[in-house]
Amino acid sequence: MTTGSSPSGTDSPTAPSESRRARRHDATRAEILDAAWQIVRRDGLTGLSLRDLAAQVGMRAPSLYSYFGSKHEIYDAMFRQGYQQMLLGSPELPEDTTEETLVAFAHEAALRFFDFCVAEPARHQLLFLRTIPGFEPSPESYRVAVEAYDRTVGGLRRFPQVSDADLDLWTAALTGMVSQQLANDPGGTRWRDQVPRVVEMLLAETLGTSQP
Amino acid sequence: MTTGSSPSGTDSPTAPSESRRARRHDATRAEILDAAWQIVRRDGLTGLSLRDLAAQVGMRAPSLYSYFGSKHEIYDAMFRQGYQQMLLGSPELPEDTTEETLVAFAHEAALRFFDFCVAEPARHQLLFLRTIPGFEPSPESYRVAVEAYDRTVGGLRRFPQVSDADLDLWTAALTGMVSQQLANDPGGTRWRDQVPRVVEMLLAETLGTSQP
DNA sequence: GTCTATAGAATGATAGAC
DNA sequence: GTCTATCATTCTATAGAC
Repeated sequence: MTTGSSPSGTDSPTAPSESRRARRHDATRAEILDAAWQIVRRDGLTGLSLRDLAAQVGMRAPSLYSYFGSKHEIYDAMFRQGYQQMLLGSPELPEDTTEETLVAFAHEAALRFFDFCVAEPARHQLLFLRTIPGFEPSPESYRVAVEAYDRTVGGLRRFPQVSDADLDLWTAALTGMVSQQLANDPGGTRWRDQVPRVVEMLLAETLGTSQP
Repeated sequence: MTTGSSPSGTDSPTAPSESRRARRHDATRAEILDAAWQIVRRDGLTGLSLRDLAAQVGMRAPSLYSYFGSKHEIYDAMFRQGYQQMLLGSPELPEDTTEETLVAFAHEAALRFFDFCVAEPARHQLLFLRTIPGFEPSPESYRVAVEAYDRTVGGLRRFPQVSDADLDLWTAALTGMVSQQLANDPGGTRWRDQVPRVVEMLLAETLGTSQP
């Protein structure tokens, strides 16, 4: 349900990039990942066990190894999926780069990022806090993470005044707001309400307080 | 070594608030906690096991139950110890509340807090991120946490302009800097170098950009 | 207080039949 | 591909001898 891909009704027989078997395999993989998200949503990120996961999709635990080589591979697929969702949720970069449109974009991107993080605490933990003992994302998954980051801060890069150090300030301030919201007022808006203010503050700081 | 209390050479026989047995008991407790810090420093917060911990102090695991009722009680004692260390590390509140001294205090307090967090990632995880599945601090420990927080932001409360919402901004920005430093440049100073800048930015935001 | 022994329950992962 | 059976660990916690 959550991330299930809706397959098109007809498949093109002239372009079978995947065999029926392979397609079925991928579908089951997707189903397993959806079930995994459900479980971490309920039991927390570290509460995921292969037995529970298999039961959720009507399997026994060893059968999962036909689809993933290890538990960490499942986490890795979730990691990649999470950043792909972040990519989908980020707003389009504006064509014109007037200060006005860029400022509006910054507000939009910041609030969307905030909501994206807060919507799924387990995903936030997986993507941004390194909380699973042995886990490190694979190079492919890391590539997606970098792509999502670049896209999210892409609007700010359009400002010629904004340096890399400035971007560090942006990410720190916004992720800090997210963490406080999740830790100290989960489900509320105590920090979310201040996001526009933070964006204004950061714009003033990184663009210079007044344009000449 | 790390947090070991250095007992005074002579004990006062007229004020035996603790019997020798009780003192020895407390000393062993402290020794266990020191060993626990060593282990989480090396293996991460969740890497702490009672077997390892007991071995570190030359015991077997069940013997620990003479000193702590459960593993969570050990975490709780570490939690309390961590916030006590934070209290000790926070600078003294200035007597006079001129703007100048308060600004200096804000800089001092922010940088000390940052260094305190970054110095021990496992401690940071225990105190600020809720990462251990079932753990919640006891009321007594939580009291220490609140006390440390109040003391850390106490200097800012001296400014009459600073509201509770402003304090939320301060904590979010500073903890965000810490998290980014730990996650993306551990051992470095990429975010630390910008702490003074963040303090200035927050002062300008929460005090008003210019005083009349 | 400390030990041995062990309960009791999880876990991730593998072997091999079907 | 899926299953049963099981390995091999790890863990917290308890019982009871000394």
